[in-house]
Amino acid sequence: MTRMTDTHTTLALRLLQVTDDFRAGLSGELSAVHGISVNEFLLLLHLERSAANRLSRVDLAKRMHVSASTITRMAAPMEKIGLVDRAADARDARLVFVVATEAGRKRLSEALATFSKRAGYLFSDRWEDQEVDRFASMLRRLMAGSGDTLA
Amino acid sequence: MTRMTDTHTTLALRLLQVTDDFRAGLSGELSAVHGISVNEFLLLLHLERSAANRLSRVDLAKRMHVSASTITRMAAPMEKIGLVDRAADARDARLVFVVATEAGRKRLSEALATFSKRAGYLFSDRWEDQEVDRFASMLRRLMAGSGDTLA
DNA sequence: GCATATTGCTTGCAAACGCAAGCTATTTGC
DNA sequence: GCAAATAGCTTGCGTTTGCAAGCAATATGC
Repeated sequence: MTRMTDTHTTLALRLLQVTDDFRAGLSGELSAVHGISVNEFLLLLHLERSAANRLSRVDLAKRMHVSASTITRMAAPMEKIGLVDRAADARDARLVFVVATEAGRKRLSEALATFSKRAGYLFSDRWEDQEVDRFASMLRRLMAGSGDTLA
Repeated sequence: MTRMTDTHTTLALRLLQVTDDFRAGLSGELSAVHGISVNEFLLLLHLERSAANRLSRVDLAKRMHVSASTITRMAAPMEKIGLVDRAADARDARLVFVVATEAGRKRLSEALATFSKRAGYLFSDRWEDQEVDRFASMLRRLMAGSGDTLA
């Protein structure tokens, strides 16, 4: 019992550490090469992978673990530089959808290439393909109750 | 090639998602129950697991992936409430070490129990012990070049 | 040894974020 | 149908953070 508790604790700490490392490196390259932050990248990715290629602000907020006001304030500059647009709902006048523009989808695609490159650096040198597959399915189990996810 | 690239990308996205979920939940309980943030918790943990139970500010900054100014500004309120103290180096007058007080170590120990509990929630219901062990060793490989780590 | 470079730390400023309050639009209870 | 509750969004305010500049102490080059 104590042993597994410690193992779980170690595992969670390593998870935080590895993810923070990856995120820090990604952040630098995304902003330097593509001019967007990690959160802006993830926002575009959420849009791309949503059912109708558009999401309301509260929906985005829940998926991204940020407050609704953060989405409002993230979307504003992204609208200004033409990465996203806003759209109203025909039935519910409260909803304000965030929609990716053509430029936004292009930017996402470029940024995704950077993301994939870094993911490759992280895993391909150190894990066998078989391990990667196994790990991916294990992680999917962890996300079981997580609602709408990116992957 | 393309297949594994996609797999790596998916894996990295899941890693971000799972870790963000965990961190969000942890953040709420740490601040509500123990009155500290995740970063304050990690700062105390870094101190506890360092060689001499003390670390300079730039050293802490590197380990925590934050700027040096953030450490300065995190340490100030923690000193005020008596969780950490500052100590000078005998040989190098530039160094200002951060040291955990007795109260700081106690607080860490309590917060670590919360952390472990949540780590248990995350893993124990969904993974076999054998999988947990295997995953831990895989993650350790990912941290190979990461310098000083927590686990 | 002395000028120069580097290192550790702090501070001013601006960007990003959460919370609470407020506004409008929709839903619910009766 | 109508009052009350709820949901979606935005804005004000305080907190946290990074970057760049600045200051003091140490290391380096000659």
